[in-house]
Amino acid sequence: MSEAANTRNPDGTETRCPHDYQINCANCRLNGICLPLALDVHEVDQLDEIIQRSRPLQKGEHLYRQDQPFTSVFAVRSGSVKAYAITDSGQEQVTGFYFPGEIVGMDGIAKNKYASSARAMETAAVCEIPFDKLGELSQRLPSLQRHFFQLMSQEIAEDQQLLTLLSKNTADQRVAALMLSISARNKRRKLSAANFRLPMSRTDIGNYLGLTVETVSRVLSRFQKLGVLAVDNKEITITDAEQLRSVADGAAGIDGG
Amino acid sequence: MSEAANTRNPDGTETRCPHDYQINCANCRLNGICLPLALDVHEVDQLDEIIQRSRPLQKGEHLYRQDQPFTSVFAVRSGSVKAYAITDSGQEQVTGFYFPGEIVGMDGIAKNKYASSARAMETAAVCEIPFDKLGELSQRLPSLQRHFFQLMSQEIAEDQQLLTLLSKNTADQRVAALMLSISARNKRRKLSAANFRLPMSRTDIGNYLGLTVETVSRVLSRFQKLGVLAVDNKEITITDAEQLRSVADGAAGIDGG
DNA sequence: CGCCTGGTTGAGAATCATCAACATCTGTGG
DNA sequence: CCACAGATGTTGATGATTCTCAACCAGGCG
Repeated sequence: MSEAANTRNPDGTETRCPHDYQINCANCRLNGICLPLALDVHEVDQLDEIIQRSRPLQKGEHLYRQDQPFTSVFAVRSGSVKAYAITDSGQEQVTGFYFPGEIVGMDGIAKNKYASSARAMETAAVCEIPFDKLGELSQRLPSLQRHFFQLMSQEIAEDQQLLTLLSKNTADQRVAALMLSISARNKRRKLSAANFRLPMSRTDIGNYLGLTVETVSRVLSRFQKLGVLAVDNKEITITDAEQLRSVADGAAGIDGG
Repeated sequence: MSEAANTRNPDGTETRCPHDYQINCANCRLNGICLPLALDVHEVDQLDEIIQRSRPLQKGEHLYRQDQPFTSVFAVRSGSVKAYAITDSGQEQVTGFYFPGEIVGMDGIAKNKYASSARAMETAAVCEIPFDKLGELSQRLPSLQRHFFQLMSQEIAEDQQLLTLLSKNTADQRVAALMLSISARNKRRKLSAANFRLPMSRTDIGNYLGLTVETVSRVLSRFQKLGVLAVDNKEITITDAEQLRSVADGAAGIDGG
């Protein structure tokens, strides 16, 4: 099972190499996700000019750290990123997982310093977008301004969905919802919705979902036993998407008893 | 205890009557919260012109409803507002409480329809800010654009703090944190940080914090027994702010021996 | 006055966390 | 290629926190 590496590219979703420094917004395969195509060619070029593409980040490297001065937001180009905050009482809280085409760092705008840290969960390439320049450009490109308002609003709406998940749902529902979320985001990038590799550890999943590692592990085992998922380490195959959805929606009939 | 209505104005924070239609941003006592004073007089006037001030809303009236076309964000001028979403499975999730000076409705921008509903928890006055006009104005006023980016970022950061609360904290910590949050927001409006009236029901508190009504009630009773709070119905007095903070931060020593 | 909504309190049950042991994977160095 | 160590993941037994169900109390309104 663990050799099914052929159906997707573990490093990203690009036809061109995602580590190519010369890639630009116009030819980036992710631009339908990252910028929902409201810009014309000339405008995209202007955006392109302010974006900085650095060398790929190694697993564990930081994009930015909590409390550092806010300068940029980042678009994930390949690989994956986790955002996490250390609370006053010193505990870590994973606040999000970010995949290619998604934007991370928007929580830093308010206070002009990052409210969380972001680090690569695997080798990753990112586009750094200096926010002051983005602001200036948005002054001239109404659709870009609108787009960024939308991106931020989307993050708000998603966080509020997550709130509901944590506030109302059982461990089974939370894990099911995360699997479906990752599946949907994979699909959006034209990858398999049924089969993917989790870039994060069980610990991170538990932290994100407000569960312990043990509970995450148990839930995944149970899902496997019930034929909803096939779990091989970090390799996940959704074997019964409909039932997975019904679990996530709270159809209680998955007590295995 | 319940007659201590003299120290604050239950309807809002205005020196002028908050229901006055003629109030404007320049003379609004909340403008330090709502717009962190980055605009000059002339610019405030321009903002003022696009803002619609309607009659006050009665308790229970809606500002907007989930799935309606998105048109405006709303600044609370007096009273208080709750935002809530109905999930696919039909359950209600309270996503936020909004007090004078705060902005609600920003979750609607992404999909061009409101992701939640908002209703007045008591008689309330709001400023309706049509978003298309706000966008246009932001094109011309860089500091306004920046301000709105900041407001949205703040909402993201706050939601993520709430995520941590729901994901990691006990019932005691959650309730303590909410009391402290309301206290701080009261203080920001130059009202008592120690004494306030909760505009929302226990049910709403529980819903928001991911707890049952019974648990909220028990926690408040326990806090009262421990001398941290005085609870008289919806009237709350913080009698030991320091201990309340230490509970919220997870100092476990509040087991009542 | 009685009904209805909202709030409090109690007893038992369920979910998930904790603690502990063990298994597996990864990478390193021989 | 194998052996080993540390990190990561799984499984089991037990217990605590919170939910559920139920009774009861208080206040507002017809």
